[in-house]
Amino acid sequence: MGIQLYNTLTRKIEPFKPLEKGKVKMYVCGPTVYNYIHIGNARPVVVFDMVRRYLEYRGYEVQYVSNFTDVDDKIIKVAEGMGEDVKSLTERFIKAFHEDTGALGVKKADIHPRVTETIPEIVSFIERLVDKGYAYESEGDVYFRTKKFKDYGKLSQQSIDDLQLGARIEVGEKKENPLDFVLWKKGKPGEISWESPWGNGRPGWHIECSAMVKKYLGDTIDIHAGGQDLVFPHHENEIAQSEALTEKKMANYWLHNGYININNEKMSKSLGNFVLVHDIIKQFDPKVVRFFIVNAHYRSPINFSAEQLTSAESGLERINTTYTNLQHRLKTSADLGEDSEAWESKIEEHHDRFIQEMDDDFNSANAVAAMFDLVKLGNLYLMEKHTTKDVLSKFVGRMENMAYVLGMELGKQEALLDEEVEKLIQERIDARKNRDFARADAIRDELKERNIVLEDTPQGTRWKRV
RNA sequence: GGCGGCAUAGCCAAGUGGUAAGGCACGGGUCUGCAAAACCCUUAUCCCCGGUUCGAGUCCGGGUGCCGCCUCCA
Repeated sequence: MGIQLYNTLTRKIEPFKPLEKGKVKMYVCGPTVYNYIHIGNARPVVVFDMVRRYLEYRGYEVQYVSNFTDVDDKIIKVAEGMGEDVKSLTERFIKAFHEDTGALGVKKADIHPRVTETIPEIVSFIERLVDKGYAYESEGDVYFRTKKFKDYGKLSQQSIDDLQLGARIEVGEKKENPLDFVLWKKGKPGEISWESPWGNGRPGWHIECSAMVKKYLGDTIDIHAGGQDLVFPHHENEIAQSEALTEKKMANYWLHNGYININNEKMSKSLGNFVLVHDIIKQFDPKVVRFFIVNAHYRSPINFSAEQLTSAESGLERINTTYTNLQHRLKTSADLGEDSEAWESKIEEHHDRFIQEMDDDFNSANAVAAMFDLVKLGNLYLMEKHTTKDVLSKFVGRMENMAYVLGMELGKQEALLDEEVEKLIQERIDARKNRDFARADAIRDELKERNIVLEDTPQGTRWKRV
């Protein structure tokens, strides 16, 4: 049936049809870099990384662009407070972003454009909007004339009149209309700024994405994604700017992920109830955090708590245990099983279901369920007296496929043990042969203290780190 | 005030109108020298009230509760 996805623009599930066969142009709004990212910021990064991986797994060539906002009010303020210049602050947190998201198994985008490296395109974008009458200069600022853009509100499904009622009017308003938003902001003395036809200043927030999308991906792209809180005003404004200029549809599909909540409230920088990825991965394996995120449907809100992560940790361990057991069996046992075809076709059924679930608006919650079903099947197979290399490899391969799409590496534990530990394990094997269980148990306890857990299987003793 | 979302077992979480996936936790059992892991069994009148239908968690109407956007926010 192919991939179906929920499009915020139409509020419907639609079949995915790329602009160009076999290719996908995708843009994800990235962070403003003045702090470490919190787990709520991490969600879209993880979730759309998964979307990208899945599209690639399904054979699409994906061009994936995600920006860094590396100049804005908050950055300037924070930099000032720290006595650091803007450039060095943003460099620091861009590096931290890559470290944190890398730990979460996120692949880098093909291009990570920055505002400060896109100024000429932004200025010319604004100039052309002014030329077309969609923007006006006012005391050194430039604003977008929302009233002139007839589709304003189409993404957030709001009428321009209702929006106006809700809009707050600031004192000393330089705008023609409260809904107008700033494209270019007049610089204050001493602040970072660039020259422009309207004097020194810097870009407003929304214009950067419009300019970057156009620069790197073109007038119309396939997928534009971000957090739900960006629907209005950010994405609405992007559409206004871009479509006013190009008179073409900016993106065919708009995808928005749900929030991560704490105590049922949105996690956000302004509420101050956030947990930094930087900190949480000191307590939990980053793969656990990834699994936790991927375990829910991307549009559902998820509540964050240590209990939930602990639960995810146990679930992931179940998957890993089966995976390592299958590999252990593959290495240590003979190639003697029967009914290979029957097992292999069952494995394929689970893989098919995985694909079907991911096709259905990236329903990773159900895809994970399919993976757990495969795990169960694997455990049943491991109970067979005789197994074949073919079936075992098939299990391992399919588990790896699924894990790749979800962005989790399986069973990646250091293969090496130091000599002393190796010796102890061997000594215990001998002790058990001699039925010296007291000694065997003592060794097992000792290794446990060193976080190495032993499991005796019919194919021999297996160890793992915990 | 406008727009939108959600309410499913102890916890988390899926669910195309046909009598409720999956995970975690709990209890019982099997296997094991003992464990661990695994396997088997047990655990839900799907917020309330109406309606449509042969049949509704799933559609419609009305409640109740919670949340989000409308201001920087993923």
